[in-house]
Amino acid sequence: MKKFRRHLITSALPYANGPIHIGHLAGVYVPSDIYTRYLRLRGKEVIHVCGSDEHGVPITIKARQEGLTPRQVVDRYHELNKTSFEKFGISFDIYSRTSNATHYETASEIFKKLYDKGEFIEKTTPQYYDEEAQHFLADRYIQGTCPHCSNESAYGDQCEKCGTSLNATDLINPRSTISGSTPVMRDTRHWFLPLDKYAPFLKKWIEDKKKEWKANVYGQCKSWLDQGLQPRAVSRDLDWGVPVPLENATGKVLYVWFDAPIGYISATKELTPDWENYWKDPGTRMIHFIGKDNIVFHCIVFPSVLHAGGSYILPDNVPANEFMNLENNKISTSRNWAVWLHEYLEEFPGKQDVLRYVLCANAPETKDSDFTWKDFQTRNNNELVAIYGNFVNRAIVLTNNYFEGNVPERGEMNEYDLKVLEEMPKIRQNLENSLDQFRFRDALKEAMNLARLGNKYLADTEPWIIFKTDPNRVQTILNIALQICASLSVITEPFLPHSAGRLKQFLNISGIPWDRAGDRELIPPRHVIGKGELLFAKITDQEIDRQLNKLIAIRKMNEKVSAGLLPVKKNISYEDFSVLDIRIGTITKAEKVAKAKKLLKLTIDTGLDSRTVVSGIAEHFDPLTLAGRQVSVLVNLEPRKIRGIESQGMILMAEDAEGKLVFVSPGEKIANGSVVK
RNA sequence: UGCGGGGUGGAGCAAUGGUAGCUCGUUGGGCUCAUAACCCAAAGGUUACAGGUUCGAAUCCUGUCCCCGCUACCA
Repeated sequence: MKKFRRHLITSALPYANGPIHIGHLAGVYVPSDIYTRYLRLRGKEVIHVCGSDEHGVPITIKARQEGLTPRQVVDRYHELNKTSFEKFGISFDIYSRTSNATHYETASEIFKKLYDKGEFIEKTTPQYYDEEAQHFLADRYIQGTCPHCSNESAYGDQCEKCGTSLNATDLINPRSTISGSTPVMRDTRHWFLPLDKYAPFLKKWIEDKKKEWKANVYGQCKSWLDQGLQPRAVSRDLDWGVPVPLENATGKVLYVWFDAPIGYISATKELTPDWENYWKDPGTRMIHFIGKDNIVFHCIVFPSVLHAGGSYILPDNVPANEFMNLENNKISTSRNWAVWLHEYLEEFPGKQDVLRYVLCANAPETKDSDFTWKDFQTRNNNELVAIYGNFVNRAIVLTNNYFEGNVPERGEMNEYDLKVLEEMPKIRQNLENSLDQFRFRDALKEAMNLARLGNKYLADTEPWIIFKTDPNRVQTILNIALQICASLSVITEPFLPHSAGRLKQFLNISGIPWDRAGDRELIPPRHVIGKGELLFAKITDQEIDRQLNKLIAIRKMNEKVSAGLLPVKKNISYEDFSVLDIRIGTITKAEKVAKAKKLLKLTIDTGLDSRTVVSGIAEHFDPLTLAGRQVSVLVNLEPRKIRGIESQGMILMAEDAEGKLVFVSPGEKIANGSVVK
């Protein structure tokens, strides 16, 4: 590998509209922190930068919903997240924010530079404008009727009921969520970054990185490049963000994806006057730690900006992780389905390392992983307590019992002693190899292997038996056991910094550099160690049940909220209703539509005729069980072709909060063709 | 549907052409210094499925199924 003079580690800027949860930690901050601490211990010149990402439409929406200003919203989460990271032991060199002056300057400068170089394409396009509020409307600020499912409160970018992504212009009866008025189309001017122009350069660069990068990252990039890149707008009509630094650009700000990664540069600037060395010297190795949702921005878009800027280095690696689920369900900020870091810190005081351990051991490195409280408990009790904590405790207690805490002299060693001592540097090597490839799970396992080695050594040599007959031999054994403890305190530090620190206190040692881990002379004879305490405590079933109950309560609440959320639609007359011709019919045949996950082709005897209806219910019903069922059919719906099959009507279904579907059927058998009214 | 990632003993993962391995759990044994912790041993896998290439396939090729992300469809 190329020799680098210094390292620049970046962690994805968390979006300041919510607290940090275990998914963020497992995917980004735990690995980046382990990696940074590892480099520091190895004596490398390294900085780790992060900060709050504070711009963008979702924050303005959240502010509006809560009756706050965007500034108040981001202040709240910036403080909360900054403090939580600190308490958790994520050792950023700086945790900045994109709403501060340095960032405004940096982002404006970079925009200006690209503008002056003529990199941008300027385009004027029509967009919705709210005349009452005198404001252009981002897609999120427009509500209207979804053209697909008739949901009346679909947003301009997506209908949350049917999941379809939309353009604001697709909505029927659009209205502004700011003033409620009907928006009009008006021309607006924006700047676009011509990604297509950089594609050849990106292709070459990524092919070059192919061997070192993770498969998921390379695959994503390749797929984007193969599909062909489009110019992307770098500005928005909004009053929250970095103003576009040009004449005649009032009311325009930098689009958040352009502005956010520049936050890495601003944070570095704020941290050190030496920032240009970190961003412009090819001797710097830059690593972006991110989640898989961010791959395109860090591997395509931001490198394009840096490349267009001319003098910047590009990331050497982007070890993106997959996602972590919680108890088999997707983590969701809006549904409160998460383990929040600030709550964990309060409910499990002093147990930062336990969470760090579990999140690293089960990190979503190659595929999505699942966090369960049961697994959390098992890993704590059977691995941290039973293997790591227990070994350390055994060595310290034995030394105190037999030698009053004095590190005994090592006498003549037998073959087994030597074998164990030789094993130690190997473990360190394995660990280094794994970390160098961003394989954190393997690296952690390797660290634990050292504790396993220690336990086995004690079990095999049985000092508690030998002491009665051969105390000199016990001196050698405990000396070796203590050397293992000392090495453990070094190699576990990147992963479990709090516990490693305590262990060093117990052993009364400090300042051992990484490269000496595995050394057999870390603790000199006659050195006095402390009494020690337990490094880890067992976690009881009650503590786990408490967390599980909390989640159950949240799930119940979500069900109620989503069930209660659907507002009653506006009143209609009987005439409005009577235009619908709903009849009872019987399904005579049902089959899956080829190549469609959700579609069933149904043949229905409506009493009047036999007709075909295509219905999106394949995931809820086995077609074999449907023949003979009576259902309600809207028979005067305009026929429409779905996947080449003409659908002549619509089956009425009832849907609960979880999306479960059941037929609206007559309570008892009635003739086909009967009218529903 | 398209693109990407993934499918390996009960759970989580490793092994990219050469006897399928690790951690946890399970069962049996040992030990008692240690938080009933630790150590040893055993059981447990036709590597999603079906074909093919090869002396040899978890690994390469073809097809199918399933899971995740983005995407499409969901009257």
